[in-house]
Amino acid sequence: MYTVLNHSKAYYTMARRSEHSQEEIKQMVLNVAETIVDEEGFSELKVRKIAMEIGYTVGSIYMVFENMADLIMHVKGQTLDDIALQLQQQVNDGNAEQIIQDIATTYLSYANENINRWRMIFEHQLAENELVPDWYQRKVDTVFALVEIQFQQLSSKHDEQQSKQAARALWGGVHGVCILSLTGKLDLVGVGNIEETVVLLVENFIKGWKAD
Amino acid sequence: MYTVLNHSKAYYTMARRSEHSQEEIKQMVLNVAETIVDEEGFSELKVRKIAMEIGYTVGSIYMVFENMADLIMHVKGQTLDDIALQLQQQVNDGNAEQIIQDIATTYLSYANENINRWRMIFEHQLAENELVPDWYQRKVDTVFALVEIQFQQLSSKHDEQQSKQAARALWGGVHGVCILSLTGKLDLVGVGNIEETVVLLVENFIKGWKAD
DNA sequence: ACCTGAACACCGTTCAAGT
DNA sequence: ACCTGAACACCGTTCAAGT
Repeated sequence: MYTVLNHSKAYYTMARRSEHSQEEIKQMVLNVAETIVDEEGFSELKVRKIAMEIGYTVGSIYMVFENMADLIMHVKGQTLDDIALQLQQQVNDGNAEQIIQDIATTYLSYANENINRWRMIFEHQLAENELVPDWYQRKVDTVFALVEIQFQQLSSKHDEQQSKQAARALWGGVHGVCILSLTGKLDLVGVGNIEETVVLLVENFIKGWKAD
Repeated sequence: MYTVLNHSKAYYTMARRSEHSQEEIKQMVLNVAETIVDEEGFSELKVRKIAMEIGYTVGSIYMVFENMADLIMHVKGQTLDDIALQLQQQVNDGNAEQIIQDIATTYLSYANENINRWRMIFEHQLAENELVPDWYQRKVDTVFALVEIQFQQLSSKHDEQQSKQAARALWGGVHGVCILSLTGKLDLVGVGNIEETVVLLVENFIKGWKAD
Protein backbone atom coordinates (compact mmCIF):
# COMPACT_ATOMS: atom_id res chain seq x y z
CA MET A 1 0.00 0.00 0.00
CA TYR A 2 1.50 3.25 -1.15
CA THR A 3 0.17 6.41 0.43
CA VAL A 4 0.97 10.08 -0.08
CA LEU A 5 2.45 10.58 3.37
CA ASN A 6 5.77 11.85 2.04
CA HIS A 7 5.86 15.27 3.61
CA SER A 8 8.27 15.29 6.47
CA LYS A 9 6.31 17.40 8.92
CA ALA A 10 2.64 16.58 8.71
CA TYR A 11 1.54 19.37 10.98
CA TYR A 12 2.61 21.94 8.46
CA THR A 13 -0.19 20.95 6.12
CA MET A 14 -2.90 21.31 8.73
CA ALA A 15 -1.81 23.40 11.62
CA ARG A 16 -2.52 22.13 15.08
CA ARG A 17 -5.11 24.49 16.42
CA SER A 18 -3.27 26.22 19.26
CA GLU A 19 -4.84 29.46 18.26
CA HIS A 20 -6.03 29.88 21.81
CA SER A 21 -4.37 29.09 25.11
CA GLN A 22 -6.13 26.77 27.53
CA GLU A 23 -7.01 29.81 29.59
CA GLU A 24 -8.50 31.56 26.57
CA ILE A 25 -10.59 28.52 25.70
CA LYS A 26 -11.80 28.35 29.29
CA GLN A 27 -12.95 31.95 29.13
CA MET A 28 -14.61 31.44 25.75
CA VAL A 29 -16.51 28.47 27.17
CA LEU A 30 -17.66 30.42 30.22
CA ASN A 31 -18.75 33.36 28.07
CA VAL A 32 -20.86 31.39 25.63
CA ALA A 33 -22.25 29.25 28.48
CA GLU A 34 -23.44 32.39 30.23
CA THR A 35 -25.04 33.66 27.03
CA ILE A 36 -26.83 30.36 26.43
CA VAL A 37 -28.20 30.35 29.99
CA ASP A 38 -29.31 33.97 29.69
CA GLU A 39 -30.99 33.51 26.34
CA GLU A 40 -32.31 29.96 26.49
CA GLY A 41 -32.27 28.94 30.14
CA PHE A 42 -30.15 26.56 32.19
CA SER A 43 -31.88 23.49 30.79
CA GLU A 44 -30.60 24.34 27.32
CA LEU A 45 -26.95 24.37 28.34
CA LYS A 46 -25.30 21.41 26.53
CA VAL A 47 -21.66 20.53 25.83
CA ARG A 48 -22.22 20.11 22.12
CA LYS A 49 -23.89 23.50 21.88
CA ILE A 50 -21.04 25.20 23.73
CA ALA A 51 -18.45 23.42 21.61
CA MET A 52 -20.09 24.45 18.35
CA GLU A 53 -20.41 28.04 19.52
CA ILE A 54 -16.70 28.40 20.35
CA GLY A 55 -15.61 26.56 17.20
CA TYR A 56 -14.12 23.52 18.91
CA THR A 57 -15.42 19.99 19.45
CA VAL A 58 -16.79 18.37 22.59
CA GLY A 59 -13.49 16.78 23.55
CA SER A 60 -11.90 20.20 23.93
CA ILE A 61 -14.32 21.21 26.65
CA TYR A 62 -12.99 18.31 28.70
CA MET A 63 -9.47 19.65 28.31
CA VAL A 64 -10.32 22.73 30.34
CA PHE A 65 -13.11 21.48 32.62
CA GLU A 66 -13.36 18.23 34.52
CA ASN A 67 -16.92 17.68 33.42
CA MET A 68 -20.24 19.43 32.97
CA ALA A 69 -20.75 19.83 36.74
CA ASP A 70 -17.38 21.60 37.01
CA LEU A 71 -18.25 23.90 34.12
CA ILE A 72 -21.61 24.72 35.69
CA MET A 73 -20.03 25.57 39.04
CA HIS A 74 -17.76 28.05 37.30
CA VAL A 75 -20.68 29.73 35.55
CA LYS A 76 -22.42 29.97 38.91
CA GLY A 77 -19.23 31.40 40.39
CA GLN A 78 -19.20 34.16 37.77
CA THR A 79 -22.77 35.05 38.69
CA LEU A 80 -21.93 35.19 42.41
CA ASP A 81 -19.04 37.55 41.65
CA ASP A 82 -21.38 39.67 39.61
CA ILE A 83 -23.97 39.78 42.40
CA ALA A 84 -21.34 40.69 45.00
CA LEU A 85 -20.18 43.53 42.78
CA GLN A 86 -23.69 44.94 42.41
CA LEU A 87 -24.46 44.73 46.11
CA GLN A 88 -21.12 46.25 47.08
CA GLN A 89 -22.06 49.39 45.19
CA GLN A 90 -24.98 49.93 47.58
CA VAL A 91 -22.67 50.18 50.56
CA ASN A 92 -21.82 53.74 51.55
CA ASP A 93 -21.37 55.59 54.81
CA GLY A 94 -25.08 56.29 55.24
CA ASN A 95 -27.21 54.58 57.86
CA ALA A 96 -27.22 50.82 58.04
CA GLU A 97 -30.97 50.34 57.75
CA GLN A 98 -31.13 52.22 54.47
CA ILE A 99 -28.14 50.29 53.13
CA ILE A 100 -29.78 46.98 54.00
CA GLN A 101 -32.91 48.10 52.17
CA ASP A 102 -30.82 49.09 49.15
CA ILE A 103 -28.95 45.79 49.17
CA ALA A 104 -32.24 43.89 49.32
CA THR A 105 -33.90 45.74 46.45
CA THR A 106 -30.72 45.59 44.40
CA TYR A 107 -30.63 41.84 44.89
CA LEU A 108 -34.22 41.62 43.74
CA SER A 109 -33.46 43.75 40.68
CA TYR A 110 -30.49 41.61 39.79
CA ALA A 111 -32.52 38.44 40.09
CA ASN A 112 -35.27 39.95 38.01
CA GLU A 113 -32.99 41.20 35.25
CA ASN A 114 -30.81 38.10 35.14
CA ILE A 115 -33.49 35.62 35.95
CA ASN A 116 -32.04 32.59 34.15
CA ARG A 117 -28.54 32.98 35.51
CA TRP A 118 -29.87 33.67 38.99
CA ARG A 119 -32.24 30.68 38.97
CA MET A 120 -29.42 28.46 37.80
CA ILE A 121 -27.61 29.03 41.10
CA PHE A 122 -30.43 27.37 43.00
CA GLU A 123 -31.87 24.97 40.47
CA HIS A 124 -28.63 23.18 39.91
CA GLN A 125 -27.86 20.67 42.59
CA LEU A 126 -24.61 18.81 42.78
CA ALA A 127 -24.65 15.04 43.05
CA GLU A 128 -25.04 13.31 46.39
CA ASN A 129 -21.36 12.54 46.85
CA GLU A 130 -19.87 15.78 45.48
CA LEU A 131 -19.23 18.64 47.87
CA VAL A 132 -19.12 22.37 47.20
CA PRO A 133 -15.59 23.45 46.22
CA ASP A 134 -13.83 25.79 48.63
CA TRP A 135 -13.41 28.61 46.12
CA TYR A 136 -17.16 28.53 45.49
CA GLN A 137 -18.15 28.56 49.15
CA ARG A 138 -15.91 31.58 49.65
CA LYS A 139 -17.86 33.46 46.97
CA VAL A 140 -21.12 32.62 48.76
CA ASP A 141 -19.70 33.85 52.06
CA THR A 142 -18.62 37.11 50.45
CA VAL A 143 -22.21 37.90 49.49
CA PHE A 144 -23.53 37.11 52.97
CA ALA A 145 -20.79 39.12 54.65
CA LEU A 146 -22.05 42.31 53.02
CA VAL A 147 -25.31 42.13 54.93
CA GLU A 148 -23.74 40.92 58.17
CA ILE A 149 -21.49 43.95 58.41
CA GLN A 150 -24.47 46.28 58.15
CA PHE A 151 -26.34 44.38 60.82
CA GLN A 152 -23.53 44.76 63.27
CA GLN A 153 -23.80 48.52 62.96
CA LEU A 154 -27.54 48.47 63.37
CA SER A 155 -28.00 47.72 67.04
CA SER A 156 -25.77 47.99 70.08
CA LYS A 157 -28.09 45.79 72.10
CA HIS A 158 -26.94 42.61 70.36
CA ASP A 159 -23.56 40.93 70.21
CA GLU A 160 -21.79 39.86 67.01
CA GLN A 161 -23.24 36.38 67.22
CA GLN A 162 -26.79 37.64 67.38
CA SER A 163 -26.23 40.13 64.59
CA LYS A 164 -24.88 37.40 62.39
CA GLN A 165 -27.92 35.26 63.00
CA ALA A 166 -30.29 38.15 62.35
CA ALA A 167 -28.49 39.01 59.12
CA ARG A 168 -28.80 35.45 57.91
CA ALA A 169 -32.43 35.20 58.94
CA LEU A 170 -33.33 38.34 57.03
CA TRP A 171 -31.13 37.52 54.09
CA GLY A 172 -32.68 34.09 53.77
CA GLY A 173 -36.01 35.85 53.99
CA VAL A 174 -35.31 38.30 51.21
CA HIS A 175 -34.05 35.49 49.05
CA GLY A 176 -37.17 33.46 49.77
CA VAL A 177 -39.53 36.23 48.69
CA CYS A 178 -37.47 36.67 45.52
CA ILE A 179 -37.49 33.00 44.67
CA LEU A 180 -41.17 32.41 45.36
CA SER A 181 -42.11 35.53 43.43
CA LEU A 182 -39.87 35.15 40.43
CA THR A 183 -40.65 31.49 39.95
CA GLY A 184 -44.35 32.23 40.11
CA LYS A 185 -45.02 30.39 43.37
CA LEU A 186 -45.88 33.56 45.21
CA ASP A 187 -48.66 35.19 43.35
CA LEU A 188 -48.24 38.82 44.22
CA VAL A 189 -50.75 40.14 41.75
CA GLY A 190 -53.15 42.28 43.70
CA VAL A 191 -51.01 42.41 46.81
CA GLY A 192 -48.56 45.04 45.63
CA ASN A 193 -45.47 44.36 43.59
CA ILE A 194 -42.54 42.26 44.64
CA GLU A 195 -40.30 45.15 45.60
CA GLU A 196 -42.95 46.44 47.97
CA THR A 197 -43.09 43.03 49.61
CA VAL A 198 -39.33 42.83 50.01
CA VAL A 199 -39.27 46.30 51.55
CA LEU A 200 -42.08 45.32 53.90
CA LEU A 201 -40.17 42.28 55.09
CA VAL A 202 -36.94 44.18 55.70
CA GLU A 203 -38.68 47.13 57.34
CA ASN A 204 -40.70 45.09 59.80
CA PHE A 205 -37.92 42.71 60.64
CA ILE A 206 -35.53 45.53 61.46
CA LYS A 207 -38.22 47.37 63.42
CA GLY A 208 -38.76 44.26 65.51
CA TRP A 209 -35.05 43.69 65.84
CA LYS A 210 -34.31 47.16 67.17
CA ALA A 211 -37.28 47.16 69.60
CA ASP A 212 -36.97 45.79 73.10
CA MET B 1 -44.20 -21.67 6.04
CA TYR B 2 -46.06 -23.62 8.61
CA THR B 3 -46.16 -22.25 12.14
CA VAL B 4 -47.71 -23.53 15.34
CA LEU B 5 -50.33 -20.80 15.61
CA ASN B 6 -53.21 -23.21 15.68
CA HIS B 7 -54.85 -22.37 19.00
CA SER B 8 -57.98 -20.37 18.36
CA LYS B 9 -57.70 -17.80 21.14
CA ALA B 10 -54.09 -16.77 21.59
CA TYR B 11 -54.71 -14.62 24.61
CA TYR B 12 -55.61 -17.67 26.66
CA THR B 13 -52.01 -18.88 26.55
CA MET B 14 -50.57 -15.58 27.77
CA ALA B 15 -53.19 -13.52 29.46
CA ARG B 16 -53.36 -9.83 28.71
CA ARG B 17 -52.13 -8.17 31.85
CA SER B 18 -55.19 -6.25 33.03
CA GLU B 19 -54.35 -7.18 36.57
CA HIS B 20 -54.54 -3.52 37.52
CA SER B 21 -56.86 -0.74 36.46
CA GLN B 22 -55.37 2.41 34.95
CA GLU B 23 -56.05 4.14 38.21
CA GLU B 24 -54.24 1.44 40.18
CA ILE B 25 -51.23 1.66 37.88
CA LYS B 26 -51.21 5.43 38.29
CA GLN B 27 -51.11 5.07 42.06
CA MET B 28 -48.40 2.41 41.88
CA VAL B 29 -46.30 4.73 39.73
CA LEU B 30 -46.74 7.66 42.12
CA ASN B 31 -45.90 5.50 45.12
CA VAL B 32 -42.67 4.06 43.77
CA ALA B 33 -41.72 7.47 42.33
CA GLU B 34 -42.05 9.00 45.78
CA THR B 35 -39.95 6.21 47.30
CA ILE B 36 -37.22 6.65 44.69
CA VAL B 37 -37.08 10.40 45.31
CA ASP B 38 -36.98 9.91 49.08
CA GLU B 39 -34.29 7.26 48.98
CA GLU B 40 -32.14 8.28 46.02
CA GLY B 41 -33.04 11.88 45.25
CA PHE B 42 -34.93 13.59 42.44
CA SER B 43 -32.07 13.18 39.96
CA GLU B 44 -32.41 9.41 40.20
CA LEU B 45 -36.05 9.37 39.14
CA LYS B 46 -36.16 7.62 35.72
CA VAL B 47 -39.01 6.09 33.71
CA ARG B 48 -37.23 2.78 33.28
CA LYS B 49 -36.58 2.51 37.01
CA ILE B 50 -40.22 3.22 37.85
CA ALA B 51 -41.42 0.74 35.23
CA MET B 52 -39.20 -2.04 36.53
CA GLU B 53 -40.25 -1.36 40.08
CA ILE B 54 -43.98 -1.67 39.33
CA GLY B 55 -43.48 -4.69 37.09
CA TYR B 56 -44.53 -3.04 33.83
CA THR B 57 -42.53 -1.65 30.92
CA VAL B 58 -41.82 1.96 29.99
CA GLY B 59 -44.67 2.18 27.51
CA SER B 60 -47.19 1.59 30.28
CA ILE B 61 -46.11 4.70 32.14
CA TYR B 62 -47.17 6.71 29.11
CA MET B 63 -50.61 5.13 29.26
CA VAL B 64 -51.33 6.85 32.57
CA PHE B 65 -49.14 9.99 32.37
CA GLU B 66 -48.62 12.35 29.47
CA ASN B 67 -44.89 12.38 29.97
CA MET B 68 -42.22 12.62 32.65
CA ALA B 69 -43.05 16.27 33.41
CA ASP B 70 -46.67 15.33 34.07
CA LEU B 71 -45.62 12.48 36.34
CA ILE B 72 -43.28 14.80 38.25
CA MET B 73 -46.01 17.41 38.76
CA HIS B 74 -48.20 14.75 40.31
CA VAL B 75 -45.48 13.66 42.70
CA LYS B 76 -44.99 17.29 43.66
CA GLY B 77 -48.76 17.60 44.12
CA GLN B 78 -48.72 14.71 46.58
CA THR B 79 -46.02 16.45 48.57
CA LEU B 80 -47.98 19.71 48.66
CA ASP B 81 -51.02 17.84 49.97
CA ASP B 82 -48.85 16.25 52.59
CA ILE B 83 -47.40 19.61 53.66
CA ALA B 84 -50.85 21.22 53.84
CA LEU B 85 -52.01 18.37 56.06
CA GLN B 86 -49.10 18.79 58.46
CA LEU B 87 -49.49 22.56 58.69
CA GLN B 88 -53.25 22.33 59.14
CA GLN B 89 -52.70 20.36 62.33
CA GLN B 90 -50.91 23.34 63.87
CA VAL B 91 -54.00 25.50 63.55
CA ASN B 92 -56.07 25.67 66.71
CA ASP B 93 -58.03 28.37 68.51
CA GLY B 94 -54.98 29.70 70.33
CA ASN B 95 -53.40 33.06 69.52
CA ALA B 96 -52.41 33.78 65.95
CA GLU B 97 -48.78 34.62 66.66
CA GLN B 98 -48.12 31.28 68.30
CA ILE B 99 -49.88 29.46 65.49
CA ILE B 100 -47.73 31.20 62.90
CA GLN B 101 -44.64 30.18 64.82
CA ASP B 102 -45.88 26.59 64.96
CA ILE B 103 -46.67 26.56 61.26
CA ALA B 104 -43.20 27.90 60.48
CA THR B 105 -41.31 25.37 62.59
CA THR B 106 -43.52 22.54 61.35
CA TYR B 107 -42.71 23.55 57.79
CA LEU B 108 -39.02 23.49 58.64
CA SER B 109 -39.36 20.06 60.27
CA TYR B 110 -41.18 18.68 57.27
CA ALA B 111 -38.54 20.01 54.90
CA ASN B 112 -35.81 18.58 57.08
CA GLU B 113 -37.38 15.14 57.41
CA ASN B 114 -38.46 14.88 53.78
CA ILE B 115 -35.59 16.77 52.29
CA ASN B 116 -35.50 15.10 48.86
CA ARG B 117 -39.21 15.35 48.23
CA TRP B 118 -39.28 18.93 49.49
CA ARG B 119 -36.30 20.02 47.39
CA MET B 120 -37.88 18.42 44.34
CA ILE B 121 -40.71 20.97 44.51
CA PHE B 122 -38.27 23.81 43.90
CA GLU B 123 -35.50 22.17 41.92
CA HIS B 124 -37.79 20.98 39.21
CA GLN B 125 -38.63 23.69 36.73
CA LEU B 126 -41.10 23.24 33.97
CA ALA B 127 -40.12 24.08 30.43
CA GLU B 128 -40.33 27.62 29.11
CA ASN B 129 -43.61 27.13 27.26
CA GLU B 130 -45.42 24.91 29.78
CA LEU B 131 -47.53 26.57 32.43
CA VAL B 132 -48.45 25.37 35.91
CA PRO B 133 -51.66 23.30 35.79
CA ASP B 134 -54.67 24.73 37.60
CA TRP B 135 -55.05 21.81 39.98
CA TYR B 136 -51.42 22.29 41.04
CA GLN B 137 -51.68 26.04 41.57
CA ARG B 138 -54.69 25.43 43.79
CA LYS B 139 -52.63 23.17 46.02
CA VAL B 140 -49.98 25.89 46.33
CA ASP B 141 -52.63 28.44 47.23
CA THR B 142 -54.02 26.15 49.91
CA VAL B 143 -50.69 26.14 51.71
CA PHE B 144 -50.34 29.92 51.54
CA ALA B 145 -53.91 30.46 52.70
CA LEU B 146 -53.16 28.81 56.03
CA VAL B 147 -50.73 31.58 56.95
CA GLU B 148 -52.82 34.37 55.49
CA ILE B 149 -55.79 33.53 57.68
CA GLN B 150 -53.65 33.78 60.80
CA PHE B 151 -52.26 37.12 59.73
CA GLN B 152 -55.69 38.60 59.33
CA GLN B 153 -56.38 37.82 62.98
CA LEU B 154 -53.09 39.27 64.13
CA SER B 155 -53.63 42.99 63.75
CA SER B 156 -56.67 45.21 63.46
CA LYS B 157 -54.56 48.10 62.20
CA HIS B 158 -54.18 46.59 58.75
CA ASP B 159 -56.71 45.74 56.08
CA GLU B 160 -57.04 42.39 54.34
CA GLN B 161 -54.81 43.47 51.49
CA GLN B 162 -51.98 44.44 53.83
CA SER B 163 -52.35 41.27 55.87
CA LYS B 164 -52.12 39.21 52.74
CA GLN B 165 -48.93 40.93 51.67
CA ALA B 166 -47.41 40.56 55.14
CA ALA B 167 -48.28 36.87 55.22
CA ARG B 168 -46.62 36.32 51.86
CA ALA B 169 -43.57 38.34 52.82
CA LEU B 170 -43.05 36.33 55.98
CA TRP B 171 -43.88 33.05 54.34
CA GLY B 172 -41.42 33.68 51.55
CA GLY B 173 -38.96 34.55 54.27
CA VAL B 174 -39.43 31.36 56.23
CA HIS B 175 -39.11 29.35 53.07
CA GLY B 176 -35.92 31.21 52.15
CA VAL B 177 -34.23 30.44 55.44
CA CYS B 178 -35.24 26.80 55.05
CA ILE B 179 -33.92 26.51 51.53
CA LEU B 180 -30.64 28.28 52.14
CA SER B 181 -30.04 26.27 55.30
CA LEU B 182 -31.05 22.86 54.08
CA THR B 183 -29.14 23.15 50.83
CA GLY B 184 -26.04 24.23 52.69
CA LYS B 185 -25.95 27.77 51.34
CA LEU B 186 -26.64 29.33 54.71
CA ASP B 187 -23.96 28.13 57.01
CA LEU B 188 -25.66 28.31 60.38
CA VAL B 189 -23.00 26.47 62.32
CA GLY B 190 -21.98 28.69 65.17
CA VAL B 191 -24.91 31.04 64.76
CA GLY B 192 -27.49 28.86 66.42
CA ASN B 193 -29.49 26.15 64.73
CA ILE B 194 -31.91 26.60 61.89
CA GLU B 195 -35.04 26.44 63.99
CA GLU B 196 -33.74 29.24 66.17
CA THR B 197 -33.17 31.33 63.06
CA VAL B 198 -36.66 30.69 61.72
CA VAL B 199 -38.17 31.62 65.08
CA LEU B 200 -36.07 34.78 65.15
CA LEU B 201 -37.33 35.81 61.73
CA VAL B 202 -40.98 35.23 62.58
CA GLU B 203 -40.72 36.84 65.99
CA ASN B 204 -39.08 40.03 64.83
CA PHE B 205 -41.21 40.41 61.74
CA ILE B 206 -44.43 40.09 63.72
CA LYS B 207 -43.11 42.44 66.40
CA GLY B 208 -42.40 45.05 63.75
CA TRP B 209 -45.71 44.40 62.05
CA LYS B 210 -47.76 44.95 65.20
CA ALA B 211 -45.84 48.08 66.22
CA ASP B 212 -46.85 51.52 65.01
C1' DA C 1 0.71 18.48 22.86
C1' DC C 2 -3.47 19.72 21.12
C1' DC C 3 -7.61 18.43 19.14
C1' DT C 4 -10.88 15.49 16.68
C1' DG C 5 -14.88 12.68 16.20
C1' DA C 6 -16.53 8.07 16.53
C1' DA C 7 -18.20 5.16 20.12
C1' DC C 8 -20.46 4.20 24.45
C1' DA C 9 -23.83 4.20 28.11
C1' DC C 10 -27.90 6.12 29.35
C1' DC C 11 -31.71 9.20 29.02
C1' DG C 12 -37.21 10.24 27.54
C1' DT C 13 -40.49 9.12 24.06
C1' DT C 14 -42.95 6.70 20.30
C1' DC C 15 -45.39 3.17 18.02
C1' DA C 16 -45.84 -1.10 15.25
C1' DA C 17 -46.69 -5.52 16.77
C1' DG C 18 -48.29 -9.08 19.94
C1' DT C 19 -51.99 -11.24 22.84
C1' DA D 1 -57.83 -2.81 24.72
C1' DC D 2 -53.82 -3.42 27.08
C1' DC D 3 -49.11 -3.93 27.03
C1' DT D 4 -44.55 -4.89 25.07
C1' DG D 5 -39.99 -3.78 23.62
C1' DA D 6 -37.34 -2.32 19.78
C1' DA D 7 -36.13 1.99 17.73
C1' DC D 8 -35.16 6.85 17.79
C1' DA D 9 -33.20 11.27 19.04
C1' DC D 10 -30.44 13.26 22.20
C1' DC D 11 -27.69 13.56 26.29
C1' DG D 12 -22.55 13.53 28.86
C1' DT D 13 -18.20 11.32 28.61
C1' DT D 14 -14.10 8.78 26.87
C1' DC D 15 -10.19 7.82 24.16
C1' DA D 16 -7.74 5.94 20.08
C1' DA D 17 -6.21 8.29 16.24
C1' DG D 18 -4.68 12.26 13.58
C1' DT D 19 -1.54 16.34 12.91
